[in-house]
Amino acid sequence: MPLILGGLAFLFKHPAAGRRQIVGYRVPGDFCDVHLSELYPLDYSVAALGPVRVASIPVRDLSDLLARHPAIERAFALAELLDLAMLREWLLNIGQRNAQQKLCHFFCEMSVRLRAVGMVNGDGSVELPLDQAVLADTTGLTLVHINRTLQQMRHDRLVELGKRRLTVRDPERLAAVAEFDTSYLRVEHGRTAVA
Amino acid sequence: MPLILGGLAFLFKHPAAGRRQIVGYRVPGDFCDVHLSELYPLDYSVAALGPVRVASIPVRDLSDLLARHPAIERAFALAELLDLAMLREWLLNIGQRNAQQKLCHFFCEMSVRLRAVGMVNGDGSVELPLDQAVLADTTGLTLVHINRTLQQMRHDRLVELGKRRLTVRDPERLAAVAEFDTSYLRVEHGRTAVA
DNA sequence: CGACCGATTGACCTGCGTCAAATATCGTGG
DNA sequence: CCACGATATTTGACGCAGGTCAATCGGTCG
Repeated sequence: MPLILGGLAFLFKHPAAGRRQIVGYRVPGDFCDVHLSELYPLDYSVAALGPVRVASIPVRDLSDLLARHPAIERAFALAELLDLAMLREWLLNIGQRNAQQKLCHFFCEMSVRLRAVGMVNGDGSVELPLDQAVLADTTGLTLVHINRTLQQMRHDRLVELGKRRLTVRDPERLAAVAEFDTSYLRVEHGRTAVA
Repeated sequence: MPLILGGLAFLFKHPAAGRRQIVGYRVPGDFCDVHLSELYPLDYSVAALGPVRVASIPVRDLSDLLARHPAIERAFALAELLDLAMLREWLLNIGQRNAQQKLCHFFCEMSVRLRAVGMVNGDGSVELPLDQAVLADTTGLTLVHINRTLQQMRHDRLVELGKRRLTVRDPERLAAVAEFDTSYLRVEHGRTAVA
């Protein structure tokens, strides 16, 4: 039961061929997988985005830990509900929106989550080290189309995606385009930094 | 905390406009929402597909019930993990596959789930009362395109979608087209009919 | 300098969307 | 039993967002 302390990771699934769908991101303070692997074999894989620091909680200690600390148990339950909420929101995003909106929405979500755990730089940009191929697998779009959409967004002064960082130029408009509503992330409700 | 006893329901979310994304189905034996609404406000809505019978478990009794019956608590945890797994699989489905595959995959999943709870007719068809508009909102496709894809599938002898029932003509080929792998549904693992 | 990896570009194509109208299908009341 | 409105399926013509293929460019590193 790994807990992320620093760095980013993502979860993904393979359909048969060379394709890949990313089904979630993990930021510091998140559990990698909420599974007790005994109960339910993993149906996805995990990969790191750059170096990651992880704390591993032995499963044997876990039930004890949860019993002893109700606050941790509650955090645990919340983490799972949050995961469900994010997946539903993603499904809506992938299913209903166009390329630009998908990217906007993803950037909004990551911006909020990264900000919540303090992965912000002095200039307000946010620590997000991904290449366009990863964005493609996140949104279900093509690398080429991601590239063109990003150019458009850059030109529209919405966001700037640097080598390792994301700079949101116009948060209002970004959220508006994405029809983004933070509430499903529940950042206020003390799920920031379990550590 | 409603538990479905008979009939079908689905969960959905609205992006701003008149669009709608269905984010899950509930069959007999499923909990409608695994939320303790105190902890986490719902971010989706529920609708019934025809008449539904529901048992309502008061939230106050719940923690007691779980504590007293570990088997139920375990079923509960499993239900949540299953929900996560289905959402991930759906995300992959919506993100990576073409219209025909999406439909095939959805039909495969529903066929398995409905069969697991005995909603099968004598002729092997399965109880699935939905119209093409609902299919559209499930897959993120257009009503018109759903119609054309269904015709193709009918012509290819893959499935037949009647007024209230789905008949799978060629299960093998259906699963092959959809790249469907049952395992994420874990039907063997005693999650059939909690009731 | 050469190899490599990621970003970018261009030409072209197609799956799916859009708009709009035509047919079923069905429950209801006359 | 039939007419009628409402709901669902089907059809046709047409357009475009996004996919595909393939080449180029820029930077980085040994």
